[in-house]
Order: sequence, then structure tokens, then C-alpha cells
Amino acid sequence: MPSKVPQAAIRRLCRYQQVLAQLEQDGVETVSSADIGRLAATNGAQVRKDLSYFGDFGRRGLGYKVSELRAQLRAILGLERGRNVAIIGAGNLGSALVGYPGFEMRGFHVVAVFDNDPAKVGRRLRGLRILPLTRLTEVAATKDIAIAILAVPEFAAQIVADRVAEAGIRAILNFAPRHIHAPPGVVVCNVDMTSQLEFLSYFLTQGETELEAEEC
Amino acid sequence: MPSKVPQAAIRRLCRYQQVLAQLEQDGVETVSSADIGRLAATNGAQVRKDLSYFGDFGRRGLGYKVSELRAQLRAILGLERGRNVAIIGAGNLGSALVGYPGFEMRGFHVVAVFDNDPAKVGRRLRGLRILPLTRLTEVAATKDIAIAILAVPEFAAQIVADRVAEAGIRAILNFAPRHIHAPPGVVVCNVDMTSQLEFLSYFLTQGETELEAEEC
DNA sequence: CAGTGTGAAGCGCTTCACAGCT
DNA sequence: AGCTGTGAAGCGCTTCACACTG
Repeated sequence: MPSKVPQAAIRRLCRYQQVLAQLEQDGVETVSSADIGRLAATNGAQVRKDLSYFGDFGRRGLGYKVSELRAQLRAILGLERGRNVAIIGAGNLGSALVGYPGFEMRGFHVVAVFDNDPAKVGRRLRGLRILPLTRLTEVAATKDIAIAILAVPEFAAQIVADRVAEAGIRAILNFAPRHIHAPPGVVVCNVDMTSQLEFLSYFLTQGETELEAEEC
Repeated sequence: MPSKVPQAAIRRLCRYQQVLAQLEQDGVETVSSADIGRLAATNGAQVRKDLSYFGDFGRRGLGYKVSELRAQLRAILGLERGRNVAIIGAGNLGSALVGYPGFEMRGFHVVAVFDNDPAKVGRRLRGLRILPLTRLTEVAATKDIAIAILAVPEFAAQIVADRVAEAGIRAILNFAPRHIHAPPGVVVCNVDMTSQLEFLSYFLTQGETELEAEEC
């Protein structure tokens, strides 16, 4: 419905939702855009603008009802229903992600693990049997997998991404240290941890001269 | 030296460096900005502009010498010297990161692991003894730690970040599912995996209507 | 009066287009 | 001719400021 929403705004909506969850837990009932801004590392104007892309959620002179706004944000982000996710690549990182409690806590259910290594296939990881990639399409359908998390080696990333797309999965979170490009109709989010370190390294070399609480 | 460089440009420089590494390995000697752009998911104009923040690296009419440009980028990003990093939090994720081969391969050496849990302290993780957080300042100095990777629970993230700053470490890569704000003089990079999933979830709900190869 | 919703101004990044080397 | 380096134009996000409302 919204005509044009900046990606950065969506990112911030996630943070607002998180901040509101905390406030709700603390028993706060009402909050102003300025307060949300403070807690989410922005400002009130930005918060109001971001919300305005999706509707009117506040009461003038009063602020926002915490639980109400949070529910709205969850609806916007599609967080009301849980999502099933598959982890592809059962190496160190993949294995750790299978057991990462944060996913389950926020409604993302890891329901399948895949790997191509015959030595790994069949073994169990936190109760999930590791499946061969050949079964991806089948399992994606039967287990209603919405998102694939890629924890595969660099050289395999793009190939696997394409197979994920063929399997009908329309969202990919890529941890391989290579920027993969999205097959048509698929959303890709690249999280190259090594690049993040390189990025930090840049600021360290600038260091002495201008380093002052950068962010990213 | 550069007056004002967009953060996005730095991020792209990391990708260019990566692309050039591949080209170098493939034995390519010369490359145009247009080619780099294609390989790094941008365009030639962007590549040239990004490079122009730091100097003149190309030959008109010819392009760039791959190995030469790559060396220049590595210098800009501070990648010539290795960097020692500490991992804080020896849970699932932290443990996996200690063993992540990508770090070492790109010149980031994991030289210390910390955790506050007495049950974990003293145990070994890939040859590294898990140390208590109380020793952070001491070890940061003796082992010349440049970057701290936080893999701690949500509630501890900000507190630990502040202690990292006190220990004299000036760069933090934060994996806790909470946006932490940087102590003065410290660069922070927040990589909340759960938020990434929420971000993807948004596009899935938009889905039917407008989903077409988004990126992030 | 306190605080939202929003058009408009401001600003920074990206894209364009072309002069200038090779 | 081919391709870089770059001022200037274009564009989109953020910030401002204020009308409006409870």
C-alpha cells in the first residue's frame, strides 16, 4: 500500500518494535515519538515520518499506546504469524545458527538443515536430521519454508542461492563472505561478517584523526 | 585525508577489494571501472566516484591495474597489517565464530575468547583458553586486540560494550540482538541477525504485489 | 499545552555527462 | 577510440517547522 518506503525506514521499524516490546514488558502504557526516537537511536521526527508511511497510529497531544503501536508494527512487518526457516550449510556457523535461541524467541522456527557433505547428511543437529540439498524443493513445500539462511562456503553461495529460489523460497539471509545477487522475485540480505570487520578496520586506520563514535 | 566519504562508499570499497582479489587469482591484469561495477553489483560511475575520494588510481583509456588497485584498496581499508580480534561470549554463536575460517583467511586473527560464566572459564576452544571478562583490559593490551566481537545475550550487550571501550578497544562488531550505542571514540557495527529476518519478513508480506529482487 | 502528522526545505549520495589523458 | 576523473544535476532520505487535535 505505501507508495515508496525507504529501506532504512523498514530497518528502523524493526528497532521500534523491539523498543516497544521492552517498554511493554516494563509496563509503560503510553510513549511519545521523541521517547521512541531516543531509545532507538534516532529522533522523534524520524519516528513520526517512518510511521506516517503506514498510517496514523498516535493521538495528538498524548503520544502512542505502546501495546497498540507494537501490534501495528508487528502487522506491518508480518511478525504476527511465525515463519519457518531452513539453514543451509551445517558447518560451524550453520550448526551454531540452528541452536541460536534468538530466532525461536522472535517467532522464526528453524525446521530444516541441509548440507551437501555426505559425511554430515543423516547426522542430527539439535533434533533435526541433516538433509541433502537434493531434497530442498520437496521439504521447502512440505514444511512451508519462508526463509533460507545460507551458511555455505564462498564458492557455493550463488549456486545454492539459485537453487533456493528454484525451490520456491523467496527470502535469503546470506552469511557467505560473498555478495550474492538475488534471483528474480527473491529478497536477499547479505551479511558478510568479514566485510564488517574490514569496514571497522577502515575506521581504525583513520583512527587518530577523526574517529568519534561512528555507527552502522 | 578525504574530506567526506559516505559510509556506503567504504562498504563498496570492501566489495571492490574482494572482486579484485578474485580477478587477480584468475590472472586478469587490467580492468575497467565498468567491469568492477558489474562484478560488485554497482556501476562504473559509482566505482570511479568511490575511488576518487582517495586518489587517482587508473589510466585514462586503459582502466586499472588489478594488483595495483587492490593494493591501494587494502591500504585504504587498513588491511595490509593483520588485526587481532577478541570474541566475547563463548555460547553457541561465539564458539562458532572462534572457529570461523573466514576471519583468519582475511587477516583477522582470533587471539582471545572471554566469557563470564564460571562453568566456561578455563575450558578450551580451538586451542584458546576461555578467559574471564575481568582480564579483558590486561589481555587487550598484551595481545594488542583491535576489534571485539560481541556474542553475548541481549541484556549484557551494552554493559560489555562499555567495558570493551574501557579496555581501550576501539572497534566493536555486535551480534547481540540489541542495537548498542557506541561509547565515545569507538566504532560500532550492529549485526542483529533477528532484525535481518524481520526485515526479510516485511518483504514477504508485501510479497504478491511488489517483490522484485530487492537487496540489502 | 503537549505531541502528532505532514508539506516543504535541506542535505548528501548517486548518476550524468563530458573534458582530458593515453 | 577508449576510459578515467569530476563538476554539476538529479534524486531520495532526513530534518524542520507548524497547522492541527485531544
